[in-house]
Amino acid sequence: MSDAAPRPVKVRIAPSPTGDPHVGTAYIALFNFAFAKKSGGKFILRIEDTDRTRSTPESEVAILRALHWVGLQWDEGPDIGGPNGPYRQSERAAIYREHVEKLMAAGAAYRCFCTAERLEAVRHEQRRQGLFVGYDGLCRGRPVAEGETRAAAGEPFVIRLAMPRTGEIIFKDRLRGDVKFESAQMDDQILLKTDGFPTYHLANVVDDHLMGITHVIRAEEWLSSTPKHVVLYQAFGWELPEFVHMPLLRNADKSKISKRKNPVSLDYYRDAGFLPEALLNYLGTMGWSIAGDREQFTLLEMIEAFSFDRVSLGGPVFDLVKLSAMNADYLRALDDDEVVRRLRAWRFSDEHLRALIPLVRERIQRLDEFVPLTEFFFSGDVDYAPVAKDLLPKGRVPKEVADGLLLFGEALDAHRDFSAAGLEALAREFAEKNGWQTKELFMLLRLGATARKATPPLFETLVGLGRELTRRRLRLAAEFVKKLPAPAAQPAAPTKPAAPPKA
RNA sequence: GACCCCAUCGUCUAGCCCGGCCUAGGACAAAGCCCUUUCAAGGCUUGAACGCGGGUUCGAAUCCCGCUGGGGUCGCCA
Repeated sequence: MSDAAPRPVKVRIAPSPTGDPHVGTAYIALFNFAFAKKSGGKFILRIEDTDRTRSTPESEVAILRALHWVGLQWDEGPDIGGPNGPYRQSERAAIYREHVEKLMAAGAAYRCFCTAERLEAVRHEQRRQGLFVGYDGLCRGRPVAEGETRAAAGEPFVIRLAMPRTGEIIFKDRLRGDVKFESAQMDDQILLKTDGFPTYHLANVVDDHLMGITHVIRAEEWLSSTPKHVVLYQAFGWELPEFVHMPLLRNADKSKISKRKNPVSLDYYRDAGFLPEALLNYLGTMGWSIAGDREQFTLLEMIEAFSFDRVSLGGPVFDLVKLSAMNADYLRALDDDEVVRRLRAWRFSDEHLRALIPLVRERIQRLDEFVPLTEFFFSGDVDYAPVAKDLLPKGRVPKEVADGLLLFGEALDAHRDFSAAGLEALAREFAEKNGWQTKELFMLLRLGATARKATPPLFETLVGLGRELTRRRLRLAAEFVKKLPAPAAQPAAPTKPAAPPKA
């Protein structure tokens, strides 16, 4: 690697279209982008949709839209093409199969016929004994011919990577130096699934090589599977890229950022009125600094100053409060006309207003009633204090209401059909399953989502709010309810002086 | 549990690589004061950190080791 002419820098962001566009994706994209631009290289977008059961075209669209919104434009990608396409892994199946053939021919991979049940049992036993947990290698010893016969007979199988059984695998991480793993501690990773699609490990390595990726800049959660990737590169005889594992964004409790504890969808940030340049700046301060006493900088400034030497490895806690403060600074710096433009783009577009009209047209007598009737469509978080009493239906204690709100939020998240009819069906089913009167639950949802007792029809309202805002508000409402005093079980004893619970 | 990574104010971080300039700097948050018809904004002030123990050294936040703590991974998900 010392004398070869350095390859032109090329990096990628490789999201999986299995859900909402994630802040973590924007975070990693930002560092890839900054590094690429700083180095005069290319930044590409590749869609990793090899999970056929969870990938959706809608999610892919949402990810592209969100990445456009934050303003990180890629040089090659599924929508704009490029010299190394296709940029969607589902369209590259033949490439992966061909590469797996090579590995098999070289004895670097083998067929495995083990059932999910057996694997489960093996893992269970290994865990019980406190051993290293991974494939026990049963099929690795089978003669190749046997595998061929069984495969030909139609028996389902996967293909696994034959990891070296002794020695250690050492690779260099740009931020950590040498990282060392015992080969014996590494699993024989599945490369090709029963359905013929590759797993991340195979597809990712093959594509990174074929697409000329020079630096793999990704989240730290990948660090422990990197040795498998290294073995793959070596098995193919390919030059290793440089690995850069960025620290993980964290919840307040330091765990990996998650949607149960934080708004995690980029759509939330857009809908809640964050400016993309502020978000980017904030993400740029997560594990990176431009200088000792400076934290406000534009994308261009970040690119100019960019270096991995300025990355700090402690996992940064993602703090909405600080993001908001930074957003405020950006907002104040805009001139009036620009603020108007931002507002238009945000919620005051014809399109958005138009969507609200059917909800209010029968309910307003004069134009001036539009704003009071729809105000909660134009705010991010809402204040529950005025409806505190109503949030605790008769006979309910704070905990069950909070849990109900939270649980419904999760059900909402798992629910694909975000239409009024779909949501109503979901809510009715939820009420039945969880011991709520529909009437009672519907009011709770209304209050949680809007902090109002009277609104346009509930489910149309939720649709208008969108999944992210709805979820966020239900969670906020749950937190609010949790802090409410429990109602006295019995009518208060007459001796008890009236305690004024002033907040 | 096994393996890997990490460790400066509550939070984001500067300083650490190349030990002395650090009685550890900035920002968010908090508290107080000022300004002010209100609310913001703004100004000023305060409290707040080198996890612990051993080394190395004249000298350690900075280098080394151990401990502790936190995190990640251990899926036919990525």
